[in-house]
Amino acid sequence: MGRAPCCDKANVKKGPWSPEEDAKLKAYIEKYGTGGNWIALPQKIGLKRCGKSCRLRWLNYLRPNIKHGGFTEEEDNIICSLYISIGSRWSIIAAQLPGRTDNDIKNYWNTRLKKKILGRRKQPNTNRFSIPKDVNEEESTYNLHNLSSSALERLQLHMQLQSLQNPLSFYNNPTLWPNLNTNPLHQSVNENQNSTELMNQITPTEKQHSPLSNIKIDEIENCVKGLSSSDQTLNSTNQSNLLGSEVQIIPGFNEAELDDLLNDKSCSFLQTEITQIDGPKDNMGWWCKEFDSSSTSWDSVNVLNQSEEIYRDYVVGYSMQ
DNA sequence: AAAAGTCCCAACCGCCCAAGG
DNA sequence: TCCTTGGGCGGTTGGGACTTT
Repeated sequence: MGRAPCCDKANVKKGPWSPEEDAKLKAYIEKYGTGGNWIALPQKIGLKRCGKSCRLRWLNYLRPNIKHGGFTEEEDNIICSLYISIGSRWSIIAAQLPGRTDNDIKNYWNTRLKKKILGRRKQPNTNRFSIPKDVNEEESTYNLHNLSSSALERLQLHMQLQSLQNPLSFYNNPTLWPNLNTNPLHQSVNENQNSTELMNQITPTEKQHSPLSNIKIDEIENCVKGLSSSDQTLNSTNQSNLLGSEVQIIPGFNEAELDDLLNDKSCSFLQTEITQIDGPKDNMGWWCKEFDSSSTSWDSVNVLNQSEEIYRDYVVGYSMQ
């Protein structure tokens, strides 16, 4: 037996709101407030709507100072930065953009911004996100339902932006790469998108400003696993004897997301930072490996400062085949 | 001109969580 | 401690608007 519905579905109107309904809801809330009970509110007003529907209508459309459309470049940058850091936490992202709703940002990201930044690239055949034509439907469904595309998408986004902002950065400079002879980072950048095409999609402002520099990450640190403050980022970078100073660090990846990446056969190289949870800052290790398709376990990692209680804070480099 | 395809976004669905009894 | 309830959230969908063929 499932959970009881929040309202009588049979006697509730669905679909677009009429101007009359909008006016009723707006007038009531402006006069009396929500009363802390959305479920009871439609009955008080005489609206044949679900309480949740009223809440959504008010929050996303009727409440004062809502902005619709016309996202600025600065807002684009903030959305990108936060998406890279925390993924699809739309309510948190919306909290950083006054007048914007989580629904608006979610729609904007899914329909426009993602395409603008990532472009429309053909996924490689080896990518587990692609489904061969000859596999049966059951397996296709299984694959789709077991994917967490967020982590991969965030890495792709970060790499794309990084290569645009600094052509000499880690991702485009093989001399900065760790000693992995077959690392195909340069190939991945070139294959992913023609650089001229990409540059045409990005405005001059976007070329000048780092997408990671325009947001106070510490304001949302509670939402990001691990610490992402700038001093730790600096420490981490300085301590790397493998990668040099050009490395950009992507915070906030959790175990499951990193495991997803490790198990993704299109991800041929992955490097993460490992820190001891309760240990001092200087007790950090770097983990680096060339992905071997026969190895899908983290057990084979080379941990420089082994610790029983470790977790993986940052992805610092990756490449796609 | 019409059909087909694509884009866009408002709204819904269902899950999770916290509060309170 | 368990159960119920409402609020909040992210994912998904339906359908109108627009574009392409």
